[in-house]
Amino acid sequence: MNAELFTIGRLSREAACNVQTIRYYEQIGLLPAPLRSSGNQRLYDESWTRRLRFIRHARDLGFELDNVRVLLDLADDPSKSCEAVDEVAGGQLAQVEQRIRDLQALKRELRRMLKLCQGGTVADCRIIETLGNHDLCIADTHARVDASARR
Amino acid sequence: MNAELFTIGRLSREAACNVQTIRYYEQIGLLPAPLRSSGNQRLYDESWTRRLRFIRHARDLGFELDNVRVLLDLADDPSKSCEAVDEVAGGQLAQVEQRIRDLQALKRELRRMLKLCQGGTVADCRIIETLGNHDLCIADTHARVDASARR
DNA sequence: CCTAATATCTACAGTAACTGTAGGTTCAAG
DNA sequence: CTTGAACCTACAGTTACTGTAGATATTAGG
Repeated sequence: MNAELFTIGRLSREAACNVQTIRYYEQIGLLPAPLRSSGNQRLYDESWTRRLRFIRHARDLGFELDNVRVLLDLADDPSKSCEAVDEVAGGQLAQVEQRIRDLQALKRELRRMLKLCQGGTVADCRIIETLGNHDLCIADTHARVDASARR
Repeated sequence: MNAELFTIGRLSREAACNVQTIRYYEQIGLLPAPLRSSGNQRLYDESWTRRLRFIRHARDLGFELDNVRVLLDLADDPSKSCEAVDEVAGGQLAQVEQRIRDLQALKRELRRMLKLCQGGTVADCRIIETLGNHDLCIADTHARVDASARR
């Protein structure tokens, strides 16, 4: 087995993940601690690149780190049933769909507010007025947006 | 002027904002420091309720605290032009729309991944495979989701 | 061999917008 | 006068990183 070793900078480029994030993942146990050189620098091989790409890709798809952890555990045991993977991914999809719904409600309300604005001064601004009085909103159109969708 | 005073619990109920959040808003200067009772408890009147409701409503619409601050400043000066309000709200709308687009790309990709899964073991799981290899994704369908949309 | 630039190391602080906790007052009711 | 709810301050914790400071390692050029 030809195990070429490289330092963190190259791993960073190859997995498109910045250096401190790699160290952070190691710290929280998402990446195992790698070998160290005589000068104490981390030494990685191909297998780290693969694992880190997996993590980044999952993150890009919106999976939380806890779910990434679950997915990694599953990926590490190929004999396991695929069902659990399906469940995590399905849950993620459901969350994404919910966030989209929430944001669409916000969009509608913001659009409506903006349309009401006729220029002039703040005194007659319907946007400010609407913000000050939720009753002026389309009923319950954005009653409860969960915090994670808000940002 | 009949200024009825009440403590933080009632303000909390009337503006649907929890108590520590109120104290937090005061700390960061979003709410002015109110009167105190002889026993050092915060005393509010109607005007605080209105201001806090305004804040909560804006937050519910996805405005960041910094933008809420801007909106509050504008609301406090009714003689100002409405344009600035429009701009903040318009920016917010644009952000929401971008987030929706990002999330829809994620949704498509997650759906596709889930459809590929045929059951069986992790060894042949296409979800795990796809996560491990971004090239298996629809090209650039979710290349760069900005961090704030990710969660 | 020496030096300068670049890369890496650890440890810790900061981000957004809160939420939770500990340990101590104050207040209203019975 | 006691009990329990509401309130007080101060600080730690949340998520997933990013940024900083100050020290050490490595590499390229002269």
